[in-house]
Amino acid sequence: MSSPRRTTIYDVAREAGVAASTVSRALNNPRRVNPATREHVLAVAERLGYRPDPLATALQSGHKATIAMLVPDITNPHFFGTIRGAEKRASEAGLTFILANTEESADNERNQIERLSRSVDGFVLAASRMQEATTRELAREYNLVLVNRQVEGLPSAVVDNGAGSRQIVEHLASLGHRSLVYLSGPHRSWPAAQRWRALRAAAEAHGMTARRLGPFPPRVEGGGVAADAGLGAGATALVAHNDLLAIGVLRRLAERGVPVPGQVSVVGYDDIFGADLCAPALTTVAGPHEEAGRAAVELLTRKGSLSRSQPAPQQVVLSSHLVIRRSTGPAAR
Amino acid sequence: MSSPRRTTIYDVAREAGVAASTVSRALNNPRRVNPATREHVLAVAERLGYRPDPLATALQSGHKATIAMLVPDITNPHFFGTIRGAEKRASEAGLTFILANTEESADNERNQIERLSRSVDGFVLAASRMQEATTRELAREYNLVLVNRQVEGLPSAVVDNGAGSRQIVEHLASLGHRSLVYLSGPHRSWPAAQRWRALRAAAEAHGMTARRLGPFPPRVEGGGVAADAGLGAGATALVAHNDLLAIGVLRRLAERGVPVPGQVSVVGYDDIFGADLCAPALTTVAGPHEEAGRAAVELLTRKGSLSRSQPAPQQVVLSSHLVIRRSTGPAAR
DNA sequence: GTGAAAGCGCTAACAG
DNA sequence: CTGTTAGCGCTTTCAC
Repeated sequence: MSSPRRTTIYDVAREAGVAASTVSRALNNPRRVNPATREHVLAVAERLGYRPDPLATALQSGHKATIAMLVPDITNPHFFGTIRGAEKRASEAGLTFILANTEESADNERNQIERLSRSVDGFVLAASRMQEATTRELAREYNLVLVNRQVEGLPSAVVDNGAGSRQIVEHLASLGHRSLVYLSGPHRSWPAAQRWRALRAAAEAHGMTARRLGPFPPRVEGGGVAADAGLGAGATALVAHNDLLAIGVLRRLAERGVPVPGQVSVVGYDDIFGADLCAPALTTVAGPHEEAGRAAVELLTRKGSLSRSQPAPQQVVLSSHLVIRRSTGPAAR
Repeated sequence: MSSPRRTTIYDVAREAGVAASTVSRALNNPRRVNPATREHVLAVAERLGYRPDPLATALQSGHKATIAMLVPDITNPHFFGTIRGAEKRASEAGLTFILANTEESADNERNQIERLSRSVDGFVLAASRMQEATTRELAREYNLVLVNRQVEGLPSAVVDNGAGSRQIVEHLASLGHRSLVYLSGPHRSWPAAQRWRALRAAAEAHGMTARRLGPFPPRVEGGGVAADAGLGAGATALVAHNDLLAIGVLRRLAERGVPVPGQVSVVGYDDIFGADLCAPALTTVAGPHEEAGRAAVELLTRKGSLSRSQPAPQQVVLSSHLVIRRSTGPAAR
C-alpha cells in the first residue's frame, strides 16, 4: 500500500545512539548486552514501533519460524481435527502456519514441498500419498513429520486404529455376529491397510469371518456401491473405511429399505462431525486427531532445535476407541 | 537439514557465462534479453535445478506471493467452504496460503495482521470481529478484503442472506405459520444483524410476527437454551442463527419430546456438512461460500496489481437460497 | 542487450 | 560489552 517505510533496526540504532548489531543483540541475545543499554534500546524500539522483518531474518539466519501442513483434501472433515491441532500448536509456538491442499496427488505433494521448501522450516504431511521411497528420499533434504502414516525411520504421529478395530470386533462378536465385511478405502492408503490387518486378526481371534471388499471412494458418494456390494456378500455387519463412506452406506441402506441395525449393522471410523447426527447415529472409532496434529508440530520443532543429536526419529502413537451408537445391534438370525 | 547449499542465481550465471543480472532478467523479463542468451540461461538453470528463493525475492522486490486468511474459528464447519475456496484460488494464482485462527477475538485479529504484515501481500478476513473503525484504519496500511462482512469503502465478498431469509418467510407463510422467532447469534456479528433485518422486513410484508431472542452461542451447545427460549415464546417456527445452533435446537426438542415439524418447525443457515444427515434433515439457507472465498482472493490480487486506479473498492455479493428438507412443515393449529 | 554495483533488513563473525 | 564489516539471494538502476 502507501508503504510509509517501516522502521528498521537502523532507525532504532541511530535513535538509541548504538550500532545496529547492538540492537539486534538486545532483541535476540538479551544476555550478551549490557542491561542498561539493553533497556534503552528496547525502549527506543518500542517508542518507534519497531517490528522485525521476518523475511530479512529468515534470509540471513535460515530460521523462518514457519511450517507448512500438506493435506490431501482440505474439504474432508476427517482432517479438520488434525489441522486444528496443528494450527493451534504452531500458533502457540509462535510459528506461522501455511496450509496447502495436495488434491490427493503424490506429485502435487512433492511439488508443493519443493515450492515451499525455501519458505518454511519443515512440513507436516497429513495422510501422505507418496511412496515410501520418495518420502524417505525427500526426508533427507527436508524436515518432514508424518501424520496418520508411518514410514520406518521417519518421525510421525498416528492415531492407531488397532485398538478401535479390535473393539469393533469384540462389540460385534458380543452381539452375535459371525462375520463382517470391511468396505475398504484406497488400497494405497496406509490407514486402510492398518485397519484391515487389525480387523482380520481380531476376527480370527474371535472365530469370526472377515472379508474385504473394495476399494471404494472414501466419500459419501461411495456408499451406494459399497452398501450393495456388502449386501451382496451376505454380511450382517459392514465396517466402512471411514464415516463418510459409512454415512453413504446408511443412506443406500435406507433407500433399499434395509433396516439398520435390524438386518445389518454399520460401523465407521473417525467420528467426524455429523457422525452422531445421522439416523441412526453412527457407531464409529474415535481418536485424538487434534492431539495427533499437535504432536506432529511438536516433533517438527523438537527435531529442528536438537541438532540431530536425536537417537531415532520419534513415532508417536495415540490410541483410539469405539464409540457405540445406534447403527449396530444384535445380528439378524 | 544437511543443507547442501542450494544453487543460486550466481551459480547459474557462472555456468552460463553471463552476469547474475542477466539471469534475473532472463527469468523475469524475458523480453528484455536476447532470445538466444535467454534460451541458454534457461537451459542452464534447468540443468542445475535452480529454484528462486521466495524470501530473497520478497525482501528485495516487496512481492511476497503470499496471502493470509484469518478465521475466527477454524473448527467451525461454516468456514470450511470459504477456506477451501480461498485456498484453491490462491493456489491457482501461485500464491502461498497462510491460515490463522483468531479465536473470535478482535485483538487477536489485529495482532495477527501486524505480526504477518511483513510476510504477506494481503489478508482475507473471514467474518471479522473488529470494529468498523479499526478495520478501516488498518485497511489504510494493509491490503484487506472482507468475507461475510461489509464495511463501507472496503472490498468484500459476502453471501447475501437476504434472499434466503425472504425465502424462509415465504416458505413458512405458505405453510400457515403466523409468527417466527429468530434465535440470534452474537449481536456484534454482521450476518446476524443482516439476517434479522431481512427476516423482519419479509415477515412484515407477509403479515407475520417476527421476534428476536438471544444472543445465543452459535454452536450446538447453544441449542438447549435457545430451544427452551423459543418454546417459551410460543412460536411455531424457530429460525436459528446457523445450522450448528439449529442442530442443537433439534436435539433439545427431541429430548423434550416436541415433534418436529409437527409442533415446531426449525430452520438454519449455512447448509453445513451434516445438515442433511440429522434427523429430521434440516431446512436451511445455502449459499456459495466457496465462491465467496475465491472471490475474496480474486479481489485481493486484483487490488494489488491495479495500482490504485480502482474507482471504488468492489463489493461482491453472492446470493443464497433456501433448501427445504424435513424440519419444516405446516403450522400446528 | 548486458554487466557492475548497490542495496532490501537483518545476523554473525571478528575485532577491539 | 559493543562497533565494524560482510554477506543471505535477489532485483534494479546506471553505465557501457
